[in-house]
Order: sequence, then C-alpha cells, then structure tokens
Amino acid sequence: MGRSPCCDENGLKKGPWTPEEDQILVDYIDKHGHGSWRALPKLAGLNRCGKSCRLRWTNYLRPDIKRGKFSEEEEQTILHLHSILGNKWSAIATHLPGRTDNEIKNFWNTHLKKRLIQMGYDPMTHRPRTDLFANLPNIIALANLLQHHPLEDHAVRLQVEAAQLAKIQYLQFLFQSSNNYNPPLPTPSSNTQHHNTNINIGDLGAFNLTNFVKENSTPCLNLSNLENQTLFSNENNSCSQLLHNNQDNTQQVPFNFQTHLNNSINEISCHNFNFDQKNNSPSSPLNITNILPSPHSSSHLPPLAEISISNNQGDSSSNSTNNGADQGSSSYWPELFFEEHFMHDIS
DNA sequence: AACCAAGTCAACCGCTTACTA
DNA sequence: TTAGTAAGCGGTTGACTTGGT
Repeated sequence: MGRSPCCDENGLKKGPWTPEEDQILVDYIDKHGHGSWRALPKLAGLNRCGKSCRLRWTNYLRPDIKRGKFSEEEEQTILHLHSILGNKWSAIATHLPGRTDNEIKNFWNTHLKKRLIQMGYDPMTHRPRTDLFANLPNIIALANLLQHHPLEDHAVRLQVEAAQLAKIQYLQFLFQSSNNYNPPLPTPSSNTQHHNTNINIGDLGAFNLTNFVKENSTPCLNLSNLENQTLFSNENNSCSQLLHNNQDNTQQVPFNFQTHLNNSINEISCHNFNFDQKNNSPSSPLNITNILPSPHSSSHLPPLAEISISNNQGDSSSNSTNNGADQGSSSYWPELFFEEHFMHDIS
C-alpha cells in the first residue's frame, strides 16, 4: 500500500490559510458538503491539497468547533480518558464535543503533560515516576539534618513532616519492589468488574505527602469528595471504612496507614491528619476531585468496556506511546504536587 | 527599546487503516 | 486475494506570541 501523494504535488499552496481561502472552503462545503476531499480543492477553486482542506475544516472551520480555554471539567475528562486511552486523541475528542483531536493534543502537550511531570507523574503511565524516588534520600537527609536543629518556623517544620511522609512512601516503594507487588490500578469500571479496589497505601502516602506540600499547611483530605470517588467505594476496604467512619470532617482523624507496613511506618512517625474540608482548595485545577474519575465525570462517558480501545498490533503510535494505557489498566489520580518551589527549597 | 527564551498552536508529514475495483 | 486510493490519525515542525531581562 503506497502512501497517497498529497501536498507534494507541484504548485499547491502550503502554510497558513487566508480568510479568503477559508471563506471559499466554507462556502463550498455549505453548498455541496465536502464529498471527496481529494476532489474538493479543484471543485471549490482552491489551490490546496485535499488533505490540507480537510484539516482546515475539521480543526478550524467546522461550525461546531468550540474555541477558547478548556474548562476544568474538560481538563478532568482529558486526564481521565488519557489514563485509559493513551494518546488516542481522536478517541478522546469524541468525548469532548466541539474540541478537535489536534486541540486536545496541543493542550495535552503544552499544559497537562507538563503539569503531570511537575507533579512527579509519568505522563504516559500516569504513575508516579520512579526517578522521583531517587531524590527521596536527599529529602530524607535534609529532614534528618533539620531535626537536629531547633525548628524555628512553621515552614521548616512542614518540610520535615513532608520528608517524613516521603519516607513512608519510599518504604512503600521499597516494599512493593521487593515483593514485586503491583496491584491493579483502580478504574471506574474495575469496581464493577470486581477487581481488587483496595487502595494502595503508597497512593495514600503520595496523596497526603503531596497534598501536604501543595497546601503548604496541614495535610487534609476532602472527605465528601473522596467519598464520591469510586476508588474509595469498596465497603470492605479498610481505608474506605476509615474514611466512612469519620464523616465529621471537622474532627481530627488519626490516619495510621493501617497496612502491612505499619511496623516500619510506626518507627518513623504516626501523623494525625486534620481532615478539614476548608483546607482543600476547591479552586485547584488539579484538585483530586477533578482528577479522580468520579461518578459525575463518568456519568457522561460510556463505560470503559464500551470505549473502543484500539490495540492494533500495527499501530505504531500506540505501541510506542501508549504503553501505560495498554497494560490493561487505567491509572489512578492521587494528587501529587511537587511544586518546583518546594523542590528548589529542598535541593 | 531590543533581544532572547519559552510557550502556543495551526499546519504539515508520514504512517496506518478502510474501502474498493 | 491483491493492489491502489482516500481518509484518518498521531507526531512533529515552525511561525507567531508572550514574558522576562
């Protein structure tokens, strides 16, 4: 199968479209429909290749195109779908009316991907980046250093606490590595498919650590939001029960990380986390409420099983770029906020 | 004001897939 | 079944914009 000749044809214009060209294309399609894209330029009187016309129409001139900033809901949807579908931009675009695959792809590459990286997440796998852990010993060393000195201000104390939480996560990571423990990631559909939905203590550790860092104040979880997450919906889940048992979100909730790691963790610290809803910034664009696949966000999406996930062997793009999503699991979205200023402060 | 670096996004390139003769 | 073609898709490019110095 040969590649179709297109814009290499002599004399065809390339580059930005002029308003006049746009008008010609719009007028023609209004009257005749696009029909054969290859034939369209000649019929419409455009000195462009059909491919260029199609792209201009689908990405810019189509009347149902929605332009402007992506809403938080759209961001959330993109993040969620990308965790499932990977770089299947057109598939993602079908769930965002008025948005083109190109626009979503650009938005991902220029905003969301960078944000994930900044948060310490691998944008392809949606998992915490392992190289993050390489920095943890440094964080821990700093914390140990500071612990031998009077803690004079709140900010320093907070950093130490953050580092202690990092220890917890680091231990969890080591534990998982040594046991080759790789639990299935929770997905909106995995609950209904009776997969293991037990929350990974490392996730919680990461969540709390980074939420802590982000807020630069007492770490907190928004209980009412968390309760809406399918991630926490398993009633038999000890973490879920822990949360459910403490619905009064104004009270102090001991968060003891009740896991197989308890012994090790208890040697380090045992934190009392204040679950104060007020402290969970609702305006945060990557608030966990926005990120975790919520019943609300899922409600306008088809069930996972209905989403067409192309795993074509011949699809080189999916082979090379979709490795995370193709592992048969979706990702989870604990909030990680390793903001640069924090990392700079530590380093 | 001028320069530069980083960010943004429209458009292109090249590959795959679907369709058809 | 095979080969040619059209369309779709994802990655990449490069022009333009913005912000900092």
